[in-house]
Amino acid sequence: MQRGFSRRILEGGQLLFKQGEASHGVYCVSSGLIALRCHHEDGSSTLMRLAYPGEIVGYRSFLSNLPHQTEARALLPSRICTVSKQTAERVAGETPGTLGRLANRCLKEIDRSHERIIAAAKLTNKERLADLLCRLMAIHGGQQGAEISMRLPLSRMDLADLIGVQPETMSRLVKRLEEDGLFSFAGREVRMPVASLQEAPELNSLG
Amino acid sequence: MQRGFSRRILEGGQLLFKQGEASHGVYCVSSGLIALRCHHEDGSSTLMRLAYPGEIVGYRSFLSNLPHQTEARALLPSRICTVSKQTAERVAGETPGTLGRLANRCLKEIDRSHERIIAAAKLTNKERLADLLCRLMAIHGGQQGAEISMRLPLSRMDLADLIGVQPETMSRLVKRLEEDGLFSFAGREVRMPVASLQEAPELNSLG
DNA sequence: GAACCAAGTTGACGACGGTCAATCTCAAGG
DNA sequence: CCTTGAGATTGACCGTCGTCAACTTGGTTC
Repeated sequence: MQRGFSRRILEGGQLLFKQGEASHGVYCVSSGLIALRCHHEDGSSTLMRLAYPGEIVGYRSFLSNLPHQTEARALLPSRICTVSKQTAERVAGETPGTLGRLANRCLKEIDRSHERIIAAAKLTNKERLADLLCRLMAIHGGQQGAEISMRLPLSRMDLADLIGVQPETMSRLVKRLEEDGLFSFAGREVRMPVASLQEAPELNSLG
Repeated sequence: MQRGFSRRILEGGQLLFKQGEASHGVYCVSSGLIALRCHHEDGSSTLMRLAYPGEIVGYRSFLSNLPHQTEARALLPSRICTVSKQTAERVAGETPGTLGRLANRCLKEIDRSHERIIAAAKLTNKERLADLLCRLMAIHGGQQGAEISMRLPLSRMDLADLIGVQPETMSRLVKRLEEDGLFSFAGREVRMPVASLQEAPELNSLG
């Protein structure tokens, strides 16, 4: 916290900050994958965002001076660059454009959220899952011949929390996607024929 | 567009700006009610936001220099203060803090969106409708004895677009709320026993 | 008043999702 | 080897929602 910047290594499953904590600064993801999850009073939770390298987390609490609304946890081994609160405030004051770039992150988050609200209203759960898998495939997947495959960075429960369904329903959605021939699953290993990209018309616009 | 500021009167149903248009500046709602609606390729639409007096609309396109993602339409007779693009840019450049205040609007929008995403994931449609009606009642309603009543500023289709269901389902939700004794409906006139505020436990936290 | 149109409602039907309970899998530990 | 426990799956049941179609309502126009 004394020095302005510091690096931190997180293993998969480790916590970056807790929901309800006050802001200690902003965090930049150097490598890995961070999940921002909102816990509810009833014990359930919703996965609000996946933060990839280059993205910034914790800026909402930094800008608004309110407690974190989500917890941040590494899904994969991750390297995080931490900018302490004082340093961040100093840089934002001294360097023009910094605030504007942060505002741009906010706009991105707004667009992301609006897309998700619309998707929740207009698409079926199966379509939303197929969409999500395509996006994950684009990031985590590797192509082998006519197939793309990846190791899912998310458990079934995380997928369920992201789509907004129960784990049982997630199992059924996975089964239905497999029956449709769009994907095939083996635990966290997922394979997708390249043809599937064309099969799901709405997905392209969302990429 | 020449002068920096101008007032504009909109009747209910009139358009403030169209989806896909380039930004011409920012708009401040002086009185009335503005609906921000996103139209989709399939002809359907989603009501993204209701903007009340004191709120600002069109700032996303202004800040990002991208076309409006929504159309803005008056639901009630409204008075709008328009700040042209050049003026807004000049003010933002000259007056420190303006950008920060705009960023605060963005944070509010993010919080609103996140609440809505969580509500969509965790609440039933009936609960979401009851929640929405309570909020509208708090703004548009007047108390008479043990009841609060209002004239809905929204059609059933608008309500459906806001909750994310079909009009037929909205009819059934309304009927079920009436059977539960939480509300009573006569066209756009809605009445609610004050006791209903306590009846719906989750609603309080969302107010 | 008759004709008309949009908004809203109702019914029937099938598909989907939440819930509860039982089972399965797999990896870690004794 | 057996036990344990968490994650994941499956089946059964029921309530809800989307869809299509028919109908009602209310307001506007001629």
